[in-house]
Order: sequence, then C-alpha cells, then structure tokens
Amino acid sequence: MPSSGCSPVAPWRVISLSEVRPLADPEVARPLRKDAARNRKRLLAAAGDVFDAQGLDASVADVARAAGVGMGTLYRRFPTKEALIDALVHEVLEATIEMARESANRADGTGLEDFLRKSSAFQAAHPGCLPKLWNTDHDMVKTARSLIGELLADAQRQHKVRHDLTGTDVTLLMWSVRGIVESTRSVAPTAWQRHLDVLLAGIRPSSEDLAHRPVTRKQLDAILEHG
Amino acid sequence: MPSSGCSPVAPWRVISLSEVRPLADPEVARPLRKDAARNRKRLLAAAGDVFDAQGLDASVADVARAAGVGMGTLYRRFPTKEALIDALVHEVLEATIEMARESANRADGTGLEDFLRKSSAFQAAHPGCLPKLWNTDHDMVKTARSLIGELLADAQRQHKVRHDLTGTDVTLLMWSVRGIVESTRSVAPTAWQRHLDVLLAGIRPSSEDLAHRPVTRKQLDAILEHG
DNA sequence: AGTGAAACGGAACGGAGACTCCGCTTGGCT
DNA sequence: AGCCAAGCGGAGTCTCCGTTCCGTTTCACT
Repeated sequence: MPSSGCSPVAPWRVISLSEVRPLADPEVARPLRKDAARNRKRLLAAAGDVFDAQGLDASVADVARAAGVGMGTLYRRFPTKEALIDALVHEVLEATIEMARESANRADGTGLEDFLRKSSAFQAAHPGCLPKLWNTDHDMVKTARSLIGELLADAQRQHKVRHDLTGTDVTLLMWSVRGIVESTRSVAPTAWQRHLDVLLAGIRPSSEDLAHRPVTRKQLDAILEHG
Repeated sequence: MPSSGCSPVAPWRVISLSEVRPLADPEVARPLRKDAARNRKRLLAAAGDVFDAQGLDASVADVARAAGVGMGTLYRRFPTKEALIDALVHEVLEATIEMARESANRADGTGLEDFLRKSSAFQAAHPGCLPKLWNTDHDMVKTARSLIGELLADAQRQHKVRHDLTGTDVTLLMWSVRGIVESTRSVAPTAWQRHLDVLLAGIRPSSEDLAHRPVTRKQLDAILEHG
C-alpha cells in the first residue's frame, strides 16, 4: 500500500504528545482524537470547578454533567476518580514549581517570601484539590521541596529569615496556609493573607531559637506514602 | 393509685441530670437507666478511639462494635452520626474552655501562650473530631472566643504580643495548628509544637504591622452557620 | 464515500454505610 | 415475685456513588 511512495510518517509515530496527554505513560502512545482531547480538557476544567465549589466529596457524576459529557467518557479518560484528582493536583504542583523557579531568579533573599505569597494565592484560587496536594505525585513534590530548600538557603544567606528554620518548617508553613484556605474560603476568601503575615513575621530572624525540634525530612516523606 | 400515701417523688422529677445527660434538651427528661448510662459512656469513648484512629469517615458500625453494643443502642442514644460527633466536640470544647479559664488566672500576660500550648496539646490528643471542632455548638464556641479575647487583651496590656493582633487572628492561629495536627499526626505527632513555635514568634511585638487586614468577627460567625 | 477503530452516553451494577424495625431482655419499681 | 417501660442487638432497608457495560456515533484515514 505505498500510496505516496514513502511512509516516513507511520500512524504510530510519537510527536509532541505532552500537550495532548501530559500524563501519558512512558510506553508508545497514540495522540488523542480531536474530540477526545477536547473532552479531556473540559473534564479537567469541570472537575476543578466542581471540586472547588463542593470539595473532593463531590460525585463524579456532577463532574461529568458540568463537563457536558457522559460517565463513559469520563472513565475512559480517567480510570478512577482518584486519577482525575491526581491530574488536577499535577496541574497545581506544576504551577507551584514554576513559581518557585521564578522566585529563585531573584537571588536577593526575598525569593522565599515572594514564593510563599504567590503560591498561596494560587492555591487559594484552586482550593478543590488542596486536601490531596501534598499526598500524591511523589516526584513533583520532591522537586518542589528541593526548590523551596534553595529559596530558604538563599533567604538565610541574606539574613532575611531566622537561621534555625528548616525546609520542613517551610513545608508545614505551607500546609498551615492550606488549612486556613480550606477553613475560610467560603466566607473570608482572603483570610489566608493575614495568616501568612503572621507566619512570615514568625520566620524572620530572631535572637531566640524555636523551642522544639523540627520535623525530619523522613517523617514528611512517610506522609507521602500512606498519606 | 396512692400506693405509699404520698407522691412527692413523681417518676418524672428532674434531678441533677447534667451528669448523666449533659446534652439533654431543655424539656423534662428522665435520668437514664443504669445500663443505658454505661453504654452511653462506652459509646463516647469508643467513638473517640475510632475517630481518632480512622477519622470521621469511620462507620458508625465500627463505633458500635468498638463499644460492644448494637446499632440500635447507638442510635437510641445518638439519633444521628452527627449527634455523636457533636457530643465529642462538646467534650473537647468544654475542656478547652476550662483551660482558657485556668490560663486567665495568670493575668501576667503569659496566659495566652500558655492556653495556646495547652489547648493545642489537648487537641492533638483528641484529633478525631477536629474537623468539626469550630463548626458546631455555637454557644460554646462563642464562650471560648470571648475568653480568648480576654487572654489576648491581657497579653497585649503586658506587651507580650503585638498590638495589632486581633481575636480573629488568634482563632485562625488555632485553626492552623488544627490543620497541622491533622496533616502530621500519623507520622510526626508532635510536629504541631514546632509549628506553634513559629506562630508564637509571629505574634510577638514587632515594629512593623501585619500587612493585611484581619478577618472580621462576623465572617468567622458565618462559618459556624453553614460550616 | 467507505470503513473500522476510537470515542460517546447513560442505564445498570455492586458495595458501602447511615439509619430503622422489631422481637427479645432487663433494670427498677411495687 | 411480677410487671412493663426502657433498653438491647443486629438483620434488613434505602440511598448514594464509584465503576462497568454495551449499543450507538464520530473521527480520521484511504
């Protein structure tokens, strides 16, 4: 069947799938059909809306309805509800990592605070998947952590934050903001800003050290496993 | 039917029910039969254990089994799962209020920090009902808030905490600790202490005010309504 | 235009869990 | 001792929700 005399473009060729299937497994994968790709985007957008509004307990049927597709479509694209949530988490983590990279460009010691303010704002704008944000997607979480570690080190070099602060402290700080966002978003959507003010005041240099020992990295890793 | 010639002690008399039925409605109520009172205590204890271990998603059947009673017994004592949780919340809030009163006796400005450390420790020891702690039982929550307000005022008078801190800030602070307890209890049950260290550092007097406006009392009240 | 693999919709399934019902038991009173 | 309201256990009901199945439709390639 040599139609045009050459077949350099086999039907199974792999070309820039990252745009269409950001979560594709490492095996050979076909690009999605146009309608399928469109529905995948709709589903993710709808899931974000629905979970933002109702929390992760919202039913997948609600998501499918909001996306204007049937259950079958949803489940062909995301094999379980968890996979759907993971995809949302993936997006938020990706954005968070990007923000950490941008803040790192400052290198004047203000990157950490800049990052904390921006990433908190982003999370406040995407509250739906917050409960799962730091309990999944091990690799991205670790990437984020190491970037945050760099931001922290820089801030400490420039004497912008207390010397006894650790990376795990900063992680807890972010979880703390997440908790406030979750608790207050319905009636005081910007309350986290005030809370972050207090936290930032708490991490500034001080003559007296924090009274208790920090959490170890290993302990936080354990949360990822059986979160 | 005058059996003993007098009936000063009618079967419906109301005597010191608070011990047996702390949540009894304001209407006329009989004391519980001995076995019923015993089972009520067992149920509350079991519910605490089960929810502490598995979270509020644990099934009521698990609670009944842990208490060694049947479903019927559980539901005669607590008409819904929510009522059972409310009873637990009630206990924790009661203890919290008591702690606030004790701390207030200091009146040397250290009461607030003392209260925050003790109540956090107590909550960390009873994590099961934390998600509902501040969303139910309006009256007790308001009592707690006003006591906290007094602790704060005293601390500010003695220049132990920053002058621009409000009662709502302290409330958010407690919610924040709650979030950290919930997130870390499985692998780092004392992590909240370190986090509280940071928060306490953040509320100490400072030359620069917090950047954002505090949440209003009214906003926090709204959370109680439709939590 | 024709074809078939991929995708679609939504009804049906299965399991989990909150809650109810009812026949049996027991504490507390006379 | 005897009565009976109160209490008890736990099987059964009902609803909700994640997931699957399958007949129909649509894309994409020839």
